[in-house]
Amino acid sequence: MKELETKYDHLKVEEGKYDFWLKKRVFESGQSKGPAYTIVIPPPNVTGKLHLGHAVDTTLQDILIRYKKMQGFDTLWVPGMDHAGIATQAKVEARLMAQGINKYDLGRENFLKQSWAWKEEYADFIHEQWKKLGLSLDYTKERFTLDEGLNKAVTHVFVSLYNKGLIYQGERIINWDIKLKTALSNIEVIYKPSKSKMYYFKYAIPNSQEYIPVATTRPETMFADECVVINARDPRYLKYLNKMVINPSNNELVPVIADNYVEIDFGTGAMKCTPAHDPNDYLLGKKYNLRFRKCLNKDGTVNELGHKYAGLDRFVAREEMVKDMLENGSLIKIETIENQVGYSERSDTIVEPYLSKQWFVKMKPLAEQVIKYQKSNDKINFYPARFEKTLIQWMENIEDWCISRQLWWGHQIPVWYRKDSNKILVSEKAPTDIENYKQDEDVLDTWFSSALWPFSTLGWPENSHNYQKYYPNSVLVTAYDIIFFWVSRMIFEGIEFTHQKPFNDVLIHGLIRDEQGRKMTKSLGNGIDPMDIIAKYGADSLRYFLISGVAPGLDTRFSIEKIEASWNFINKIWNASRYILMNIGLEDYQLEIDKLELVDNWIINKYNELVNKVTLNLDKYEFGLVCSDVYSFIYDYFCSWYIELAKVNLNSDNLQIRNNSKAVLKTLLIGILKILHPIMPFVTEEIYQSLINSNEVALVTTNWPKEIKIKENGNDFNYIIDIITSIRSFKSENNIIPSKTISLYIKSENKEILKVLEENRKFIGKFTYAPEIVIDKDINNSEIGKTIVLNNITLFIPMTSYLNIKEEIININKNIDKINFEIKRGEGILNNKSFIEKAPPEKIREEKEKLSNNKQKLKELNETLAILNNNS
RNA sequence: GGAAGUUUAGCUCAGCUGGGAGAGCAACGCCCUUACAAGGCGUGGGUCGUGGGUUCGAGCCCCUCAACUUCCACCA
Repeated sequence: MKELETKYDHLKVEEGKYDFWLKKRVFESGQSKGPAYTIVIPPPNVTGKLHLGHAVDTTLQDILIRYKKMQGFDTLWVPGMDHAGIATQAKVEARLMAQGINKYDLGRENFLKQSWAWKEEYADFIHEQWKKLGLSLDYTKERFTLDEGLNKAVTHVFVSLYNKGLIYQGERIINWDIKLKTALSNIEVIYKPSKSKMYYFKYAIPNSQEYIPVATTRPETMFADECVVINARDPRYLKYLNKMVINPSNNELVPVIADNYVEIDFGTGAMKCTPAHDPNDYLLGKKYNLRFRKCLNKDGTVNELGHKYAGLDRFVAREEMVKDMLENGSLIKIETIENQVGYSERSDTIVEPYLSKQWFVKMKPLAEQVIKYQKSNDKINFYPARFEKTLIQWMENIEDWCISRQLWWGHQIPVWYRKDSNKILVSEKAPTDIENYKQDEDVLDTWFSSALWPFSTLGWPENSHNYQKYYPNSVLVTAYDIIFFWVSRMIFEGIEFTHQKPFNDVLIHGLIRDEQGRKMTKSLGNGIDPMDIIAKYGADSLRYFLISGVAPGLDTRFSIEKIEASWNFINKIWNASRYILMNIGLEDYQLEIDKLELVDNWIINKYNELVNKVTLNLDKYEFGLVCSDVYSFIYDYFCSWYIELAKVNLNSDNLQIRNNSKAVLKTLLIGILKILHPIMPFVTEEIYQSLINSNEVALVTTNWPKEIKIKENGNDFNYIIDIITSIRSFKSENNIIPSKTISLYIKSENKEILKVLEENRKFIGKFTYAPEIVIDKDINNSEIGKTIVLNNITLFIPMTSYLNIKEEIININKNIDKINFEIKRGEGILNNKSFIEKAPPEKIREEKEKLSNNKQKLKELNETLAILNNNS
């Protein structure tokens, strides 16, 4: 027989468990005849290790998968990782740079080899971490966003969208990363509040002292100015309309035009227009047919338009030209302002709005489909529901999606340009006469492939078995910060290409913040490695911590105390199990429903309530509620009460009673282990295997617990608990040590209750240290003692020596006041016609019962008071 | 500028469709009771951000204001 160690040792418990599950192949799909239940993991980037955010996200998914598997579903949890184009390329470049290698010297092919090597390396880290977390992933179905199958899906989608006119190539202002030399989508730009300088320049009227003042934060773009724009209703500048002014940076003459876009009250009321370097100016350029001249190179240096500043970095050039213009008098002033400056998410350099030829997805038609779909009965359900609004708002305000990236690491765009003409070929297959073509060198935005993740991982666009069986996904689990980037894109691609929603539900969770409530970021260095927590407290503690006390969609604050509390809770379960194993061993006891005692029915009833609540709340994704229900059942009812009470029965002379207790303890423990298994898989597995003395059966392959049918609900046992609790309080409050023996008289006017008391006398005696209990004896009126009035029961402890009669009279009077107040309240409510008419009958019945209890209590208290008064 | 969230015990947070406020940690008192002292038993502590409203009844629903947080969009 396998015994449990005296203390919970998470290292020993978790050692080898995952390998056991893998060996048993319990995570592989297709083993159940039940309906499919599918989750695809949000693929982590292969740029680094998993953080606590991944830990919450995957824990939630693992709970769902294990729970559904125990319920008989054919579960599939698809693992995978994201190639994370820009992020990975930036890391690989940096690593090469550290070795003194330039990627251009290396060449595209060799660079990709390096990138794949990087991917393998980081995939190993991530696999190791998934293992430590205990995730029930089906590795036979693992995918990568850059694998061959996904490439097929990606090219298929690109070509289809192109043929439908939803992908186009265009020259537009995009966010340009001068360091990585690639376009970025809007969401790859991080805006940070900064102190910037606002420069005011004179755009002079030729042969005059007059000028139009114009402000800019980016003077280096002035070399490409095409005009000055004013508002036609602005009296200050109207006289200059259609005249020419001198651009002070290069002395070019530019026209003054008018457009309502310019606000009279803002700034100087006049703005310079640089169509190739600013998105709003670009629109004006289109509107007025301006030239789109660029004055910056792709690396952020000034080009030949900058004349003497050509070749200087944009910011160096800025300093220089400002200095020069200060000297020649065209600089009016410099103000320091607070504004938002866009930085590249990956290279952390200031993003340059830049005119460039890129590929775009036309978003309007796709977004409208999503909005329409969410108005249908078949809509995707968001948990919590409010996040649907975030999606819809994003869809309503969406702009075209720039999908081309000037990178090597990614899906190369399936477009071929004919060398001898300007014809292009957009095709899933390379042209046969490839020597006459050159493929577009750019790759697609990473999100272009991750947007297909829910179905591409299942074999789409082939109509494969997996796709048929496991699509759509049951639920998508992710944090709220990724709804825009990812969730919305999966939805419109899913609807467009699979003609159905990609997942039935979307479960949104919050972020893990540090102990001070700050976001965990690299720059703050306040990140916590989940692996460190697992080493110290175990994966089970971490997992329990991550979901307990958390409301859906809200952030969690990291707390080492709470992780310790989680560990303590597991230790409690461990010890309870150890006790049960010690007393029952491996003997098999059948639960004989007909022969159970009240106490057994009482705990089974509580257990049944637990099973029902937990099942309901898991289906509602209310993991926080699951934790609190499980915790209070195990801690309060099962450990503090039932196990302690069972100690009496386990020592009983009566074989039946002993067997009842053993059977209930063992049955409920197994039930508890099953309920807890999805949350804390390792320790429950360990205890379960000890309990059945076999390491052959994995707990996750057993059935989810159901209610145990019992003959009565055992609620009358609450009288016993009330009595014990009140005696304990009495002793504690009166500085009587708990083990001090007392005499105890109990009376009640209810015959049924008296019967219950009689039958459970052994428990009362043991826990109140009352060797002799007198039930329903007329209490001698002259006797002095402590009277405790409970619902339907009055306790009396004859204890002259311990009792200060005067104080006791004061106490009882206080009590009487309280009860009178309660009676008044109850009568008030019950005399309220509206209440009687409108309140649910259940509530009315409750209030009536309370009132009659209170009246009875008052009567008892008054009698007690009379006796004390007679003796004082 | 637009949107969302948060405000409950000393701290960190639960509180599901409105029916007399809960947990963990901390504090205090007692207890080495043979599963557990990383424990047990017990106690104290909240006018649920403000001001109104709806209702027989509001922490929960509606409105006002305040503070904090986040997201989106940003004007030269």
